Amino acid sequence: MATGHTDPQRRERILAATLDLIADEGIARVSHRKIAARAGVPLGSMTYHFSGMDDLLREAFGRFTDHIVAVFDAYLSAPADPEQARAAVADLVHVLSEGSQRDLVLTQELYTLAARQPAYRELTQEWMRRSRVHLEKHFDPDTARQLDALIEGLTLHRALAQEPHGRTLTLEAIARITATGAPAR
Amino acid sequence: MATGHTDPQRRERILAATLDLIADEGIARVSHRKIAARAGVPLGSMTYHFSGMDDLLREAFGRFTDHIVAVFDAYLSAPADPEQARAAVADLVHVLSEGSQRDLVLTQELYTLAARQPAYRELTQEWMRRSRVHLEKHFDPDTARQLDALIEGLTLHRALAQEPHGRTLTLEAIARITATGAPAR
DNA sequence: ACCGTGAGTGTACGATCGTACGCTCCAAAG
DNA sequence: CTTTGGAGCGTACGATCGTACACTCACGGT
Repeated sequence: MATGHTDPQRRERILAATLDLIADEGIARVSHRKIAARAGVPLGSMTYHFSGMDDLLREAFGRFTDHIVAVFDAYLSAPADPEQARAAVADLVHVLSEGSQRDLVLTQELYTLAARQPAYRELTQEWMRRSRVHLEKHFDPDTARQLDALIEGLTLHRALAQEPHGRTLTLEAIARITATGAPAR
Repeated sequence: MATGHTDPQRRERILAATLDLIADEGIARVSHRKIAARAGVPLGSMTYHFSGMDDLLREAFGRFTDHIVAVFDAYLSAPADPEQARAAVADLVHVLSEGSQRDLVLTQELYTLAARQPAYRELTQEWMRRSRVHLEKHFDPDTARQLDALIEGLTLHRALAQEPHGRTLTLEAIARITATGAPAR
């Protein structure tokens, strides 16, 4: 018994392939077979490692939020004062809205799931909570909340707009929202 | 020939059933058969009225944007001055984020499609354009753009948040974004 | 050297899907 | 009344799907 025979990389490869496939084709077109082909694993591995499609999707989006939260952390933990924080937020908005189509698409797929199923809503709530913690290092809680929503809206509108707005407008919006919100320092 | 035999209500019922089904189960689970059952039409009507699934979805979301743009119009065309406009925007955010789950879910499904396919992006762009036209009646173009993004973010975060923020915070955010943007009056 | 065990796989089954297409049948033309 | 064309429908086909499950086989214990 206990043959050290297992391969933990299999699981990870399957999860990565799942996210890649969703980014390329959308949740509507995912299937165990396509994921297996992409990950280079036999079909039987799907039901062996995951109890079903729902289980697989939940875990895959868990990995995705880990990744996207890490991006937020990377941008929002560095700044040392409110002014640097504003610049970092602007960077974040522009990276998210014009960087890889992958993250943008996956974010929308996640929001769509979250709008309907509480299990996924918890993932987005954790994400929102984490980003607000960072923002509250430089702004009061109410301002942080408003700024968090603004980031969301600016990112989405920039990503979908025919002529995306420039960095100047992003910075102006951030400055306005945070104008009266960082008095204590 | 030219038997006035056609029934235009069939098409509409199919489109309405399509949106209902998407709101209930998500695009991933729609099928011609389920839509037909919901609309009370035979399966054959699906391929008769629409050239395929893609065609059907595109037209259905066209109807949806017509509806949601009408909601925007209803709220944003009434106000007579910037102060009333701010209140109307706050109303809009709260109606969209706590009203029918249906509109929220369909909006997210549409954004997900728009993030990947240009055909759907045109729908969201038209919607964004229309709402900005209304906002520009009371605020300068840059402010209108920022406010439009803020509406998006506030609505989504309020809809997904564990403890949605109150109207006071909504109004404060709107006031901040529009504070310096409505000088001409 | 032999077995037991459990990780990992190949395959097959029943369900469901999108779509094509031949058919019905009503209304207008003659 | 007979003809006829097109609107609309029922059905069947091939593809694809999720999942269950019997199986293989390398390894650790004896």
